[in-house]
Amino acid sequence: MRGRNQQHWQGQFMGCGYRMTKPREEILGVMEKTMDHLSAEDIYLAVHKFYPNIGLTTIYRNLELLVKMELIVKFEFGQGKAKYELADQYSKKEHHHHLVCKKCSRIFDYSDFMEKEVRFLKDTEKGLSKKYDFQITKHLIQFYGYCNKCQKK
Amino acid sequence: MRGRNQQHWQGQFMGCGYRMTKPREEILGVMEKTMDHLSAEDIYLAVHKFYPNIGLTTIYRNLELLVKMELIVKFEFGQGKAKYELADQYSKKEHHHHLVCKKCSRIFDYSDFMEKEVRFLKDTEKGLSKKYDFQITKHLIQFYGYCNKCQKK
DNA sequence: TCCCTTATTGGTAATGGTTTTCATTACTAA
DNA sequence: TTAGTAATGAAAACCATTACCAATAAGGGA
Ligand SMILES: [Mn+2]
Ligand SMILES: [Mn+2]
Ligand SMILES: [Zn+2]
Ligand SMILES: [Zn+2]
Repeated sequence: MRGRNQQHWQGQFMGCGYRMTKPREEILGVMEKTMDHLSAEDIYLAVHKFYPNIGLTTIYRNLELLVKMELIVKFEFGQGKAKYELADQYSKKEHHHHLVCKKCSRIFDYSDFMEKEVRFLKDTEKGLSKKYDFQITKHLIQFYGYCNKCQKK
Repeated sequence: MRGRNQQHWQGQFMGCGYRMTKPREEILGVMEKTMDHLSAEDIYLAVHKFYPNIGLTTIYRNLELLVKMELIVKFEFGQGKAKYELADQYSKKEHHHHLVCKKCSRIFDYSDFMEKEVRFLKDTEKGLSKKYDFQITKHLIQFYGYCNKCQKK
């Protein structure tokens, strides 16, 4: 998958009646190159460097579209602005959850314990959707606290 | 605990060098009487009914304080506005997690599977804090999807 | 290749939840 | 009382996100 994404994106867009545009290409380019969790503004600034005409509105609009197409994922970490990263299947990272530092606001990915977490989540989701007749589409697990650098030891 | 909270709140405030004021009393009063997850504005409107001079600013300021004092808990459900509920130990509800309907935005509490979840969380937290040297203070588990009324069957 | 249709863009203004500012009021301890 | 400080409320500021709208450009057909 890696490296052949350009054509893949193209196909995804066309297949849904959308067009492959420069802004979209650049946004996905930025997201492919980073390991970080980027805000709309982060992405705007990064794209702006080699495509100075980009508008912030366009960033927001396309992030929304990309989320809908499930090419990227949106996260709210309670920091006032949303952050985005490439969906698991297009990312260098594996499926993971997050640690959030309440002091420096950094986000840490972890993939450990995933087998266990996934099993646990499956079970819980099954139990819940049955008992509450609730059709679950997504789960959210985050741990908040203080990172290595920010804790008073 | 139930019913004797008024004095308890008083004690909490005094003990921290704060004062027990009418707005604080009313805010806690509203939160004690509901089973819902209230936004700042919800609380403002409720308090406003029998204390019309209350200012929205005062609501926000006190919610922040109450969160710091751990009398209430703040949640972000990705709905643009924060919601609050009484902390477990002061609430009629037991420790619980949330189901969030993406259509009607309602929040559902569930306490089932808690023993299992709590055990799972303890384990995970222990593993994570060791491996990442991350001091965990709080976890967040939410399931998103469509409630009974909102799913297309 | 050139057109035509319409998806897409970018600038600007608006929105809406939350925070700041500041002058006024209410407690509390001496 | 009085001084010192906590707390309040109104209004303005903040700031991420959205709505609006005229201008542009992608891509299918001729
Ligand atoms: Mn991540
Ligand atoms: Mn709840
Ligand atoms: Zn940190
Ligand atoms: Zn619903």
